[in-house]
Amino acid sequence: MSKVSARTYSRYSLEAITLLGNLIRAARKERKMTAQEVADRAGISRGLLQRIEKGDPKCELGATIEVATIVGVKLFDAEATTLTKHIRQTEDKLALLPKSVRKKVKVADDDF
Amino acid sequence: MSKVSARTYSRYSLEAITLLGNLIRAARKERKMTAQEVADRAGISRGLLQRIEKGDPKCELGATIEVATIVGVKLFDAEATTLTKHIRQTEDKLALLPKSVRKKVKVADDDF
DNA sequence: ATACCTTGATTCATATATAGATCATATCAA
DNA sequence: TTGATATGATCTATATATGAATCAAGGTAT
Repeated sequence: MSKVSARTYSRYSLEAITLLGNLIRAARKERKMTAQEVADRAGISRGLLQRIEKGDPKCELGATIEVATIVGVKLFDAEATTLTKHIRQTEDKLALLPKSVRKKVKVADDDF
Repeated sequence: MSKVSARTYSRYSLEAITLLGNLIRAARKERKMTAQEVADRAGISRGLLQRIEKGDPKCELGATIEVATIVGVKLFDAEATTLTKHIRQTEDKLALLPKSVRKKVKVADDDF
């Protein structure tokens, strides 16, 4: 009695992750880097790199992004400095939005 | 006696993850969705969503992407169908690349 | 052809992320 | 203001991802 219900992912999510893995593997080979090399640089095991390139959703976000960065695949096509600006912008934007979302109180007839 | 050395991340990676988290939170609020709502839809706990939005690298890649998808933040600005095409393209590209990368055999004088 | 290297796949022990609950604080609607 | 609710933070038990080792198969260079 342990596993109850596995986590599910949308089609888009799975495809996006698969594509990311493929891009990583392609980029690694274009740069003629060994799987072991990249793994070492990223500070992860070769086995984990295999799963990342294979498109396994159950990997650390950080490890995946790190690997992508190492082989030159960027999520956000921007320099680190530009990224910082974007971060500030989104933070400013967040400051303007309401702090907490408030759901409508059910009145009489409801949704659907 | 257990923890030896924590995993490290490049500046770019950390910033990219932070930005992704911010974008997710901003998108969620713009759509006036509760943290609990999004968490339920993604099949994760509210606590995990908090960490994702906070930019914690130690989260499941799948959970993160799923949440991003739900609130409308796309890694790859493309439809699912387009994504499939991209996947095929990268697969074809991979088929052309050498199956395994071969490192130069050390000759006489070496690197550094 | 042959030896070496890279990769893919498995297995197991262990470190660790996650779910769930709880509490405090802040924020919104009335 | 006041009542209700969303959010942030923290803690524990448990499920699970990861590292490491190993084996087999395939690819590459000589």
